[in-house]
Amino acid sequence: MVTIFDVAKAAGVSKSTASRAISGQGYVSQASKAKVLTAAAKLGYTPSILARQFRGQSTKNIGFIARTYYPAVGELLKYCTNILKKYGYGVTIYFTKDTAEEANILELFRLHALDGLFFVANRNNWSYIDRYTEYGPIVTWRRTDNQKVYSSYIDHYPLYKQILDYIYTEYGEINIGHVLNDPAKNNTKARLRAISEYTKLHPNSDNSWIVYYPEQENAGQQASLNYLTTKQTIDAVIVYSDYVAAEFMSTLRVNGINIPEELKLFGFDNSDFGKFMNISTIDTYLAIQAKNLTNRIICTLEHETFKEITIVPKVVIRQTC
Amino acid sequence: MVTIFDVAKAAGVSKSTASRAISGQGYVSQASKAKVLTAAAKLGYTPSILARQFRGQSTKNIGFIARTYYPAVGELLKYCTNILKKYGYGVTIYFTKDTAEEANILELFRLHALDGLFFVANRNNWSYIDRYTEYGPIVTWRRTDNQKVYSSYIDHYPLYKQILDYIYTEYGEINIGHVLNDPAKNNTKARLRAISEYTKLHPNSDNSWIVYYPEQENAGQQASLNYLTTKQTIDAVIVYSDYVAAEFMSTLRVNGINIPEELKLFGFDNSDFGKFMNISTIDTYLAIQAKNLTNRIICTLEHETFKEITIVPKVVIRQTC
DNA sequence: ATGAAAGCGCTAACAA
DNA sequence: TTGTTAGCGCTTTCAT
Repeated sequence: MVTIFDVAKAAGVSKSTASRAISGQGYVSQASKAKVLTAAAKLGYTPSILARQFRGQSTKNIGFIARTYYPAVGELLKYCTNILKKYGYGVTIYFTKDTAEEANILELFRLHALDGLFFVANRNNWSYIDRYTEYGPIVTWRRTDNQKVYSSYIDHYPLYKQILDYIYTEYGEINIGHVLNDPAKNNTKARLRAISEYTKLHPNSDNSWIVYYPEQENAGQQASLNYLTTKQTIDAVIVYSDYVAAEFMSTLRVNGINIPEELKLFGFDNSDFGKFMNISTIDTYLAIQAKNLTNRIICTLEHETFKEITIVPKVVIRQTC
Repeated sequence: MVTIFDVAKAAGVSKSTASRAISGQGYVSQASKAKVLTAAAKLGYTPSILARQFRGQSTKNIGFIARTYYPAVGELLKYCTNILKKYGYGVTIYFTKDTAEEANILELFRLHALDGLFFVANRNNWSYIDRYTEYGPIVTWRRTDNQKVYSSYIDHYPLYKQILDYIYTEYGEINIGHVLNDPAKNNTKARLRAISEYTKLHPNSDNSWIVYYPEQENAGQQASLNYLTTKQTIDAVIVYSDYVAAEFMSTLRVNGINIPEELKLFGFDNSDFGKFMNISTIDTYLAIQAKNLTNRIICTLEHETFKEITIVPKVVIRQTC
């Protein structure tokens, strides 16, 4: 391997002058700089990143942490990666099986193997995670009110109310079923609040069919099986993501349920699944959320001032509702 | 930061003994080992990964390289990451805009910042890329016959013939349109061969509507626009991926085309899009492909013998054809 | 079985 | 403006 010492020798200067010429830090005369640069080019020198990382205690790598893969994770990753690339940061991805695995990643962070952390979803409590903010920026897609961890969250409460009100206006006090994510999540709690408010206002609407599927994989299928076997009469179902809604609808259709004739359906997040399958949904502008989150990391790291883009979600009415 | 020197001091031994005790390399007495380990635990010592990486000239990180994001990329990433995790390897993701960006990643590889390379798709020629195989294993999802780069490829020629024959058996010599990927790709070439063979055998079948969309994003929409404006009569369309087929079908349906009544449709790869939208397709067992590719990397790195799992693709007939 | 010492390649404090 | 030197934390010869 050709080192900076080789370059210095070839250019007839010292290691430090060569270093200064190459990194652009500190004083170097034009003459020396030129000598060093040509020598470097001639020898085909590239700085050892490993040495740089070790020396500088920073890797220019961001950890992207999710619990499992599902399509929205891929979308977030795409946006995040493409923004960070422009600033010379790499993205290392982790799927965490449990709190211990997540703790390992936090240790990597403490040891500077990662310069920032982008949580799609967490496993440990925020109070545990936020201790690590002293090592660099931590952001999360999940809603949290934690002061140290940045969350570009969208309040699901008014959004959910909007869906419910839309259904009421269009169809009256029909029975609405709900497919929700992890009940421990703040977004889920916000939705539950909206549901209970709505039920108070519209006592004739039965909103009691509520099922929870914290993992998106197969959630739609499981929910549909549940739906098909319940004795309750349900006229509409709201699902927490388009992906899950798509699988839900697909399974129901195979079982002969006509949508929207027999059952109205609402998704959430306006992904390709919603688009392609013509599912009514709410666009929460995932790309902008990812941008806010990623910019927050960059601004902290590069000491720039961060300004958040305000997101105004939009109801998208399509064929299913 | 607590270093190995601190541990050594606390344990009353030398740095090297401490290192041996912790890494498990070389001779250490039970007594010393115990002393070191308790000291390490008491001090909350964790080895500096950055120093280890620098010293060992290896990061235990694999580069995962794609051109753009589309759902199958996410799936591959999921499988790849989860396997590598078990062996203690991380995965860093890159989306390459052009050959220069890809070349940068290859440089990272040369400098040992990456221990292996998983190409979903490449930008430079394989003859350029394969020079880097001396730095570690390189595998690719794309079909290549390059000797140095491992490709767990599936021959699309017999698969495509299978689809064409199925259509012929079911519907006779109808006109078939083709939505293909990059014409420069080997998979596309294999498909074109199958098409020309088929046309020779079935001269009444018009197979001349062939369109190419190298990027999956929006490909389905563009193809549908093309389809809607062509003067040719097309009875069936085969699309190179379920994702693109899904968007294609979605757009056509919005424009009042009935599928399968007016148009038969065939996808490829059996993804969730195909499943949820009931599109006939071929299952190429992406998970197993990813497994072969990933295992190949691991086996090279860990000096184990690699055995490939043979994949037998399966036609999946659904609603659209 | 253990310790001393060298060195991976780079950067930065300090001296000149 | 440049060179000297130290040191980041670890592993690994080479002696002992």
